[in-house]
Amino acid sequence: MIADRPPSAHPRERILQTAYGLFSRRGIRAVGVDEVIARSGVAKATLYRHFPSKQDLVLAFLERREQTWTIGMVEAARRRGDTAVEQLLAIFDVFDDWFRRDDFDACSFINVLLEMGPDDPVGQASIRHLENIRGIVRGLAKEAGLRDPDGFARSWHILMKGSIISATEGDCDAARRAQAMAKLLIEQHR
Amino acid sequence: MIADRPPSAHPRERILQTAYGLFSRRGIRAVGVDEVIARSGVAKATLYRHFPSKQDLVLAFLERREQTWTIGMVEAARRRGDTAVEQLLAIFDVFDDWFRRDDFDACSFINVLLEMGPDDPVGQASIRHLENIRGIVRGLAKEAGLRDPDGFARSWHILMKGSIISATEGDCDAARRAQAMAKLLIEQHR
DNA sequence: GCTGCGGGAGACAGATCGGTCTTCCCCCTT
DNA sequence: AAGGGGGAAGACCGATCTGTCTCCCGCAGC
Repeated sequence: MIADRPPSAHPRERILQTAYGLFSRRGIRAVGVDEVIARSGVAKATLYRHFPSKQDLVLAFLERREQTWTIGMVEAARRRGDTAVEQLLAIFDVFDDWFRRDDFDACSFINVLLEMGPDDPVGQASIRHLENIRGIVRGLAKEAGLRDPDGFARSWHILMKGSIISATEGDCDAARRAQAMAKLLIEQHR
Repeated sequence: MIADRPPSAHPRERILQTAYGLFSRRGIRAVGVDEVIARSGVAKATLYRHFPSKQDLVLAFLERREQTWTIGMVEAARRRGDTAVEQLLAIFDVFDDWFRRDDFDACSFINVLLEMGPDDPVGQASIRHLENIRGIVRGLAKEAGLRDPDGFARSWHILMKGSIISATEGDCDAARRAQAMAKLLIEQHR
């Protein structure tokens, strides 16, 4: 209620922002509910009023991650290219900047999927969020008139995910390597 | 001691085999020391005599994973190809079989790295084990006379890791997609 | 002014965590 | 036969986990 209050004043929003920072950097199991409570300055009962269980909080975190990280990345790539092909390749330019940031925190969807497993409800949600990313790539592939847009998107996604893991290992040039292979893949699908 | 006793009779070996099965399937944090003890039929003091801390047990698990999984995969690939290029491409044939197994358990080095983070001692050990895999690829690239073997191995590794994540998501054809891109990469490095 | 409710603070519960310690027993060596 | 060490069983410790509960305050609507 009352839209003139800054969103961060709402306890639910403070909780979600705190959880975002903690979960995206340290994972799910390594962050306890108590820490989220302490750092968001909220009562425990308040957190459990808005999120009935930690799992619900994690699902809300993944939703927000899609709203900010996924959408943000795609919009940044769209701004950097005029054609669909340029926009596709610009994804790895965005990745290149991202991999060099000191607060690089990898891909939460991959992290959560591997941490919780594909059978866990949270892992299944991560799979859906990864599918959404692939859907965006597929849309750009169609826009570019490439053949087999679904297969193209799946191969493209392999490059995205592999480069993220390599960046986590410390290879800051992973985005450029992936982009070079991405160009070959585009040629193959023309 | 006494080499005529089956290795599984040794408590240390039983612990390590049990830990291997649990850690590789469910990760590190999700598996407690108590469960390793219960399923290996060993006393708690015995585990802590052989492995001073859980971290030491995890490091031993990663070592064994390299001895069995990494070496096993490379040897299987070597058997499937006559030339170095064929052996490189055969890696993804081995992956293809692996991705279709019902007990597919992804790559423990990636899992542990993402779960514990690159700063954790266990995460750093995972990075070293991943470097060893890349070293093997680099060796085959040199044997094949490809240019820039190190850059080739890093790009190749992106395909390997990306396809493993895709397989975890459920894409059983990830290995074939990666292999198709791998062929393009080889052409680029001839 | 009164009431109701959202929220803050924190005690509490029950389970589990990694890790230590004691007790007993069995088997090997001398 | 005596001794010693490794191993099994499990109590125990302090910390931490998710989740529930109580108590109190401050504010908004009637």
